[in-house]
Amino acid sequence: MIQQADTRSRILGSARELFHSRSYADVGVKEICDSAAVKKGSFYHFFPSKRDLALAVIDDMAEDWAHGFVAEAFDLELPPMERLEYMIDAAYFWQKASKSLEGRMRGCLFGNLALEVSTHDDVLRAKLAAVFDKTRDRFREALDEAMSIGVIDPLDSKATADAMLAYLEGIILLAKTRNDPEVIRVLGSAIKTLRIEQLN
Amino acid sequence: MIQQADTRSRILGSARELFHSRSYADVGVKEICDSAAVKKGSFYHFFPSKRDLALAVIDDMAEDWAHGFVAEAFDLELPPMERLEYMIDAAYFWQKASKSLEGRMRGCLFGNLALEVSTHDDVLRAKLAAVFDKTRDRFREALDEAMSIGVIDPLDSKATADAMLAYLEGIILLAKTRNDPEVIRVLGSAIKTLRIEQLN
DNA sequence: CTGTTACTAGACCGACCAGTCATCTATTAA
DNA sequence: TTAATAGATGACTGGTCGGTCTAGTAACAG
Repeated sequence: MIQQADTRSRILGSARELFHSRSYADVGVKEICDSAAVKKGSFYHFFPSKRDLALAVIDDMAEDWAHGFVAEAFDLELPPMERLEYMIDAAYFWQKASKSLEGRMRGCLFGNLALEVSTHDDVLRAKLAAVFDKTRDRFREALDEAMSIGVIDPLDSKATADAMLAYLEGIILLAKTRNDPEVIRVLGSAIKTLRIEQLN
Repeated sequence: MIQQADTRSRILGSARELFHSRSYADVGVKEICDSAAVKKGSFYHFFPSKRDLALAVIDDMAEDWAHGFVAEAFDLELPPMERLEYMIDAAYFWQKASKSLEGRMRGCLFGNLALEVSTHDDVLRAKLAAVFDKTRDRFREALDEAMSIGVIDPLDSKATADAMLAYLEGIILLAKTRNDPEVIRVLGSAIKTLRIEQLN
């Protein structure tokens, strides 16, 4: 029983990879088990259902994401508006990597899942919405800081941060549809031009 | 045999509704047949496979879309920059309608399908990319016209049109994830602030 | 009246789906 | 030494999947 403790994390890792490179509905429990070298019985020992696995995958990925390149991009040492560029660059390089490894852009796991399951699973939807909210808050912090040091004119930082997040997801969607990560690079720079005025 | 001729279009209609309100993988041929009051045998008389149905659904929807509110929004009678607002408004009202009818925002069928199938069906992906390209061209026409009459400063109209399309898809994605059409209304106006400079 | 074509009908197919269960083994605690 | 617990195993279930097939019907052409 050498691997007992990491069986669960192997399942999580395989599921994350498979969900990300295809879709939730298209990947079966059997395939996840095979890929993780785990038997069905063990799978259901750790996860009560496929849906619960999806919830865990989102948590797991959100954790890595928040402490990975989101933390890097929104490093407080960086000038605030440069953090936006860093975020775009990170998305670009990440998608380019998946394209050169697998031949296809996988897009954003959260965005992919959100469009797939939002209409028929409110719990999953809410979890994904929470991930987006957290990311939006990082954008917002950067905008607030940029405003406070006078780098940008006053604007509605919460709404503008939402707009920037939406734009990021949108360019990843378009890039994935064209299977061309360059779309992210070309369109990415315009993220700084987005602005929503403050209501008075 | 009163309905023979419209059997095919009933199948198309049901499939479009079901794919749009859930997802491609989550809706089975059986369910589509039941919803269209058609037997399996008839289904496979008209469509060689579920995938071919999906191709037809995209064509069908793209046709309606292009001649429906996209044509309306990008009416050449309208001042060019107002066409953008019209497009956002149309998206907002449409999503609001689906939310009040079904309780959930369905989002954009093309965006939904694009994220779901792009990694494992290149033909579907290319078809969806073509729909996006056509829509982008309508944005571009508006921008070119706005530039020519001096309403906006010179910019890269093709790239900016891509950016605007991406932004539209992005705000629909975010709104769907929050199941809140108001997101489209609040963020939508910022579409006009997007700009990508011309390369020289 | 006959043959052909277009369409309908629905039983049927093997494969696969998510999920269950009884059984086994290894580890730890008493 | 024993009992309890955590985890591993894989055969199995009922149901659904996309898709096939044969038989039949209606319309029309000759």
